[in-house]
Amino acid sequence: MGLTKTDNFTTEQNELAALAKALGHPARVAIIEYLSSQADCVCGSIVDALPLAQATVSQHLKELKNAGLIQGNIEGNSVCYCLNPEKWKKFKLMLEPIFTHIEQPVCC
Amino acid sequence: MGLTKTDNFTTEQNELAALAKALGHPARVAIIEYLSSQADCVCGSIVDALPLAQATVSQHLKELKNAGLIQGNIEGNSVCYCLNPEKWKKFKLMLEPIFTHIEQPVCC
DNA sequence: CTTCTTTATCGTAATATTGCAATAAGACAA
DNA sequence: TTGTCTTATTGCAATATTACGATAAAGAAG
Repeated sequence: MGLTKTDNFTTEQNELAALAKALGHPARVAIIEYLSSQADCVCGSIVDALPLAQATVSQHLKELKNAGLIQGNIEGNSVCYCLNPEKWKKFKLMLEPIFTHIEQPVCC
Repeated sequence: MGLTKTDNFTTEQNELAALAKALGHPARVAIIEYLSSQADCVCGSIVDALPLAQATVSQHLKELKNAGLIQGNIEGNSVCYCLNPEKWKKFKLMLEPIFTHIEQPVCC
């Protein structure tokens, strides 16, 4: 089918999945790492830093923005993208229980 | 195209993306949370706990296993799935720099 | 105004993912 | 052996994703 049965899962599960999915592409990981390095936040710089066409990068930026992981601020002619701390904190918070559980011995 | 240009990104970026992608579906989040709750690790229990057909759950389990996030141990007639601590630690380690950066003020 | 620069969107093609019924494969019991 | 239980795989249809060229939209510069 190709259609995820979103309704059958909790809002939290869908939210965590959406955040993970947004990060689930090397180009988007590269964008996040670039923004995290705080070298520059102008869209054009991101395009130059990635081995993809401008249209493709724009599409990936849109997905990251839709997931809430980044936000874009229009600066005159260009757009400044940066990480959205609130969303990332939420992401971290949702992963925390799993990371914590890992420290304990597993069943098999 | 639909074909990710894996070659143009670093191994680390591809690895992080692969782990995130594996978690990028509510059913797989539900599986991980179920295993994390340590209620039971038998495949059949996971199938019963999810609102999906057995074949579909088996497919999701396969993806999680391929990503290395879980491992399956055959227990006689059934299979016991559990989290793979090493992979989860690696996942956490790769996300750490981003989470840390979030604590600092952003550029815009 | 016109032109340039920058970013977003559209259209399209190729590939990937999701979901399930049906079936296969394996272990166990009798 | 046969039958049952459990999990994996196959085959298919529907939808989603990835990528890029072309083009649109909007502000800056002249």
